[in-house]
Amino acid sequence: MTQIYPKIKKIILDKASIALRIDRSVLNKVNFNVEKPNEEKNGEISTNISLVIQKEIKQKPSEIATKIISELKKCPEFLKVEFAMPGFINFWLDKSLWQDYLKESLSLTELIDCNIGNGSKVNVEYVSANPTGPLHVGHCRGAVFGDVLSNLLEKTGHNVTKEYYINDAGSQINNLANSVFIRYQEALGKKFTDYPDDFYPGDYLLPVARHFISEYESKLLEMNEEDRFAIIKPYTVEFMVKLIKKDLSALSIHQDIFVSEQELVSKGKIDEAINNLKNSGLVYNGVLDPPKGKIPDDWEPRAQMLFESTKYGDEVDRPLQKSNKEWTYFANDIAYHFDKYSRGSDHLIDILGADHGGYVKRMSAAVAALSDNKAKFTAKLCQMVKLTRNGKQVKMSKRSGEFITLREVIDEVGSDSIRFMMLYRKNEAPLEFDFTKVTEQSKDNPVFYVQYAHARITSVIKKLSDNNFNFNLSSFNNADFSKIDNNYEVDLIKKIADWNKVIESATNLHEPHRIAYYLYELSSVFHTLWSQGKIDRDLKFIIENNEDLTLARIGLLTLTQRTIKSGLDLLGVSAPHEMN
RNA sequence: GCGCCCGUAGCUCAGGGGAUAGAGCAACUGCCUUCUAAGCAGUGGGUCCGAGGUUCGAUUCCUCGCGGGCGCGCCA
Repeated sequence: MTQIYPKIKKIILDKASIALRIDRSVLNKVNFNVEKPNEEKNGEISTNISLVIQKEIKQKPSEIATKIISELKKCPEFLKVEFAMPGFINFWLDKSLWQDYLKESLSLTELIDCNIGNGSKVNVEYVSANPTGPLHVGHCRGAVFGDVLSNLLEKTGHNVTKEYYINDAGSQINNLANSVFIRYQEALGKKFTDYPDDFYPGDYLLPVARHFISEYESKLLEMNEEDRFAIIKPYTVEFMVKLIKKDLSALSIHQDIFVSEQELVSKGKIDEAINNLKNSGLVYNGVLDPPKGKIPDDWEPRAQMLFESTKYGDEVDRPLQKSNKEWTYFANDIAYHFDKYSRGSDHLIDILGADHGGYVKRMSAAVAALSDNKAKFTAKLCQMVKLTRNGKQVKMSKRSGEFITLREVIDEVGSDSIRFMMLYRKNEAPLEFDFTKVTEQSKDNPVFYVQYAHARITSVIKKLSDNNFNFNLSSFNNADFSKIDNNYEVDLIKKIADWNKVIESATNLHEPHRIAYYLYELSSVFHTLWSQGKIDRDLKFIIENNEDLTLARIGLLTLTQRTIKSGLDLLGVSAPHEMN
């Protein structure tokens, strides 16, 4: 076992079991901590086991701690074990523990050792923007979040499918086709003084219109609407999906599956899913009450086909059919989620914008009903991105077509910066994205701070040959890590030892931002160590004529760099070898 | 009116029940003849929105307020 914290936890568990004469199952029941305290005076590692277990065994924490401590003092791993009020046990470790950890970690090919998923199948659906235009900047938060969460789950033993749902069946596609037809007519010389309300503005439909001109000349004008749309729709949707995939690709996002809503409809998947609900007796015809406190002007009671989502925790039952007997969007989405479940996923995760928050309970109910409570459903909501430039908000208006495309932002600030910034905030918090900050004052961008740490390490390694050191950096078996003993160096090892704990909590909580913050902190500890070399020459990494010491220090740097790299890989951010 | 999310330093935000609450930016002060100064060290700055409750212990969990964002039957 290379990981420090699990190792210490096991020792505490063993010794407490002996000292208190109780079964380990009792100790396993209480959830005690083994963690690094805030203050040095409280030790390098601390546990609250005696506080947490006091009720269970009905003894005073101080008595419990005293008993455990007397056992722990027999362990060679600890230099010192102390009691602290009201019941903490604080440890000081033998440095060799950290040194051994360094050595063992360097022999690993994979630093992340955290099999939470155990091969379970997880489906992560993200972006799923309507195929009616290019992605705009508002889409990118969910895109990056979903992508990194997927990477993380994959890394922790889940079998992940990254998925995009193409909403190509609703009325917005008719509007899209109609917009293309208007552009097509314009290209043929017709003037429009007024556009319909649901017209999609912007220039991105012009090449689509030109395609139809070159393919059909003016023949589309003579067709009836049905035939015309049958030609326009599929091509336009495909064109838009290609556009979207290209934008995603510029952000290094490549999803495994793109599922077409239209295809689900054509294959009769909607009826299939709804019949499934019907067979469970969860569908009925009824009239919903108006929303309390706010009655729409045109409210009138209507009988509709409803899904009894209240049986699964929703506030009201939800309509499956419109009054004209067409399926609602919700019905289609139920079918889509049923499809995802049928393809074998144990856990469905939807990454949604905060404006879809009202949708979560009903979908959760639907998944529970369709899978007979077998599938887990999680919705992660990303709050809005507030775009600013020089501190002033940049307004977007979809109506006028004045929105900032994702592509524009990528071109201006780069994929690495965007990805890091999108994760440098937890998903439930609104995010302010200031162009000025991430471009002109690039120094203030945390991504550079982390990348700089990575590049600096490469820089040291390059310098080795200037000093006639020729190390084999793929193996540190012969290195003597007892040389790594000053506090700045050991602090760096300790920080690296946190890596798997961070991975674990980020995975369990579905909070990838924890990785970004950790990388920043790790880089900070490294930069501090680096700077010590400027104050004290003996703390530089390369020490002339001292091969053993230099090799050990290069080992520490190598592990640091590998850790940073493994984190940046998860984030989909590049790990450069020099800054420019 | 109801539901979800948020409220922590001047600003932007971390802190999954632990000990004296942190970081970046902004302000001020030092550090490049030395492995990359996109860096480091330091100073100042807080009723963690408020009131109750659970607990040995609450910024964290629960309830109720206050303030802000989002959403609320045939849009997707």
